[in-house]
This record gives sequence, C-alpha cells and structure tokens, in this order.
Amino acid sequence: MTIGMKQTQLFTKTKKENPADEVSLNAELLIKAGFIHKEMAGVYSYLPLGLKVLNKIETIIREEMDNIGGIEMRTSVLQSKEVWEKSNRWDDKVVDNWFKTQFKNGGEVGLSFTNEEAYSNILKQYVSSYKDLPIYPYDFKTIFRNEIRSKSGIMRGREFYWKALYSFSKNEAEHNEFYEKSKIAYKNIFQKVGIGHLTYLTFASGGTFSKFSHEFQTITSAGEDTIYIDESKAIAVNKEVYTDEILENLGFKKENLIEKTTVEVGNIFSLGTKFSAPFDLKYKDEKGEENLVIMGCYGIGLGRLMGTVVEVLSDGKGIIWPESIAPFKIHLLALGEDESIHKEASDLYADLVAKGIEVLFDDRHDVNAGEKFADADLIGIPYRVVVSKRSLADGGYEIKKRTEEGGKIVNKEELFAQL
RNA sequence: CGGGGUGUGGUGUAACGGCUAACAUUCCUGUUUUGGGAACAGGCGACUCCGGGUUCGAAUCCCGGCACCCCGACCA
Repeated sequence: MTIGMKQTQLFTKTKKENPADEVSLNAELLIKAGFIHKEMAGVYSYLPLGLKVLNKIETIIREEMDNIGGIEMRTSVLQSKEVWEKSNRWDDKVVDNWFKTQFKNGGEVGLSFTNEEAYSNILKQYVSSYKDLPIYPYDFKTIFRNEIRSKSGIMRGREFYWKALYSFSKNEAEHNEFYEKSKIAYKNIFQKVGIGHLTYLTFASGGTFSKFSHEFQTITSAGEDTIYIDESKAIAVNKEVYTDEILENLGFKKENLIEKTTVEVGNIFSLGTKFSAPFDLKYKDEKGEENLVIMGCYGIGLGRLMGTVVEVLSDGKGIIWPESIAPFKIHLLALGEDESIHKEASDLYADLVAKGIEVLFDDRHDVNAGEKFADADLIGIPYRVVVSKRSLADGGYEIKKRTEEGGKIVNKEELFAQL
C-alpha cells in the first residue's frame, strides 16, 4: 500500500464548483475533491484518492471476515446461463436487472449481479462430507445491476464493488451460530469505518426460509429506507415489516420507537436450502445419510459504505474522513516558494514515510496558502501539518486536526510522539 | 417504466430569432505575492448533445433521438 504521495504527482485537482449533474452530497464532495469520476449515470471510476479509501474499507472488512472464519476467493464476473437456469434466475421475467451479452458464437452470458449460484455451483465439486463443513468463502467483486434508475451518487449504482460472504453449514444450529457471529463482525466493521453510532441492526423481511433478514441501517437523509428504532435496545424494525403483530413478536413497544430515514449499508440473510436444493448441494453425515447444505449470505457494498461515510461526516468545507479509512493520515503542506521551507518539508515527508506514516505531501510551489488550506479541508485528511516560514520561526511545524479550528506548533519529536 | 426538468469551452454559468457565442474558473506566459481559493497584464480553449425541419437568419422555435437530473414505481 502506498505510504506517501506527492501532490505534484497526483493528477487530480479540486474543483470550486459543484458538478451540475449531481445533487447528492456524497457525489458532490467526492467529485469536487477528486476521489471519483462519473462515467455515466450510476457508474463511477475511483481516482487515486478514492481507491485509497476503498482499499482501506476493504482491508477492514477482510479482517473481520477472516476473524469469523471467512476465506477469500474470487468468482468470475461472466456468468454461465446454464448455471443460473438451475435456480431459475436466468430469465429476464424472474430477474429483470441482468446485464447480459453474447459470445461470438451467439451464446448468452451474464454479468454477475449476485453470487449464490456461482458459489453453490463451485462448492458442489468440493463438498461431500460432514467433515467439509462448515465453510465461509467470500468475494470482493464488481457487481452489475441494470437499474432502471440509479441515484444518490455512489450510494446506488449500476456497477458497484461489494463483499459477499456465503455460509455453508450442516444444519440450522450451526448456521445460526455463524449468523450471530456475523452480526458482531458487521457491527465491528461499521464501528471501525466511523458510522457505528448511527448504524442499527434492523429486522427486515426474510424470504422463504426465515422469518426475517437483518439489515444494518445508517441514519442519513440520503437513505431510501425507513426504520423504527428502539434506542434502549439499539435495534430497529424496517418499515416493510412494521406491523402490530411483528412488533409484538419481537417485543417492541410502539411508543418507544423513533422513525428515521436510513441507508442499508449491509445485510445478512438466511437462505436455508433455497440454492443448495436446485444445485443438489449435499453432504453425507456421520450415518452416511445425505443432507442438503444450509446456506446464508452476507453482503456489504463498499462504494455505498464510502458514500454513506461522506454523507454523515462532512462540514461546509469538505469531507471529514475517520482516520481508519482516510486516504492518508497526514496532509503535509509546504507554504511559500522558499526553497529552505520546501527542503524542510521534504525531509519531514521522508521521515514520515520512513516511519510508515501515510502522508499526502502538498509540495506544489506555485499555490497560495489559502488554496492549499481549502484543498486540505475539502480532501478531509485527519491531520494537517504545515511547514512555513511562520511555523519554523515559531519552532517547528503546525499540526491541526481536520475537526479542530486552531493548530499548535510542535517540533519533530513532539510530532512523531503524537502520531 | 409513468411524470417533470435540463443539455452552451475541462468545470460552473450567460446570451430578445439578428454583430466575431459572453463571463467566471481551470490551463499557459510574465510581473508581483505566499497563513485562508491574492493582484495585475496577456493568451489558449466551443461543430452551443446528435439528426432533421421552419426562417433571409437558429444556442434560441418545431419534430425525432440520445444523455443527465429530480419525484414516483422498482430495489438479493
């Protein structure tokens, strides 16, 4: 992973004007600050700074998935028609948001919009005994959905990057045990990326094999969901299952619930045998009897998560990245054209990189202090360190948190002691 | 997919049916400046989304298409 980056090498530039074709805050800020580029409606490229953030989110998720037994792999983007016909999800009448294309010989092929079929099909080759289970493979992958209408910047795209884990268990009890573990892992993830205080485990409609699924919903006006939160229990109910009967079953009291607009940043789902049955995914138990594998799926959209963080954490000047997923820890600014200042800043940059501290170095010579400050605020790196004539006269460098107004002067030792 | 709106230099905007499509920003040159998008001077950059039509004349009006945005529907 890149530790240091010089701004003279970073080709992106900040913009003063909001893009005319974006309304959502996340898209406005991320485009102005140079994190993403809009290719078309619902399709964005990640520029160097944006990719840094995405990679950090990916690392956090990977750690949590590995912690609960996840094992990473990567399924193909091009998907076989035959495989999807087994679960009856190839037909456009069943799934209407497929992106499909053709081989030269005329055969049809799909661009993956989810992974249940791919995993079931692959694991059919490897799972045959109770000794093979449980297993928890997962993907980071680009997914395509032919949405009729995309919206909200990177919160809902036609192409997006996600993590999908699938659990393969011997029985319900084993499945439930993992399902509960996954809830904790998910909570950790949202906590780590800085939106834990706004994110609620939410009961949502389940499907064929379970009464409920669980969503992780983050409070933001940019969201599309409505949930009812019980603060005392720190859990919520999605509007789609908000009925008197269900509230009673779950032990919610209506008068304790607060309605909020939220965005679904993750969800976990019990699949039962919905896919293992059509794929004939079975194992032999200790008695030699065949049983269907019990499955679950666990998804997080990384772009949406990144967009949500921006929606939730920003001010009038720009983005405020949590340190955990900021593109860099430090934004080092050299002010003025004086070569001695740039030499000093350049040495400090080298020291920071040598210590493994991630730093974006604004080494531009011909840019005013005010413009550098404005850029730093917009980009939103947690610590700003200024090297200038004034700071050197005062005895060192000025360090300031993005969230604070004033900075303070520190020498090199004090600076490193803080980081 | 229903309804509404918008397409003009890289970006953001302006222009009555009528002069060489204007302004700001970005970018380039130079001078000055360097702690909150600084100043001055000069310069580059546009098939006004595409295709038709009306007109002496179209960025402007009409028709068709495409793209983008918003509301709704939809959303393993």
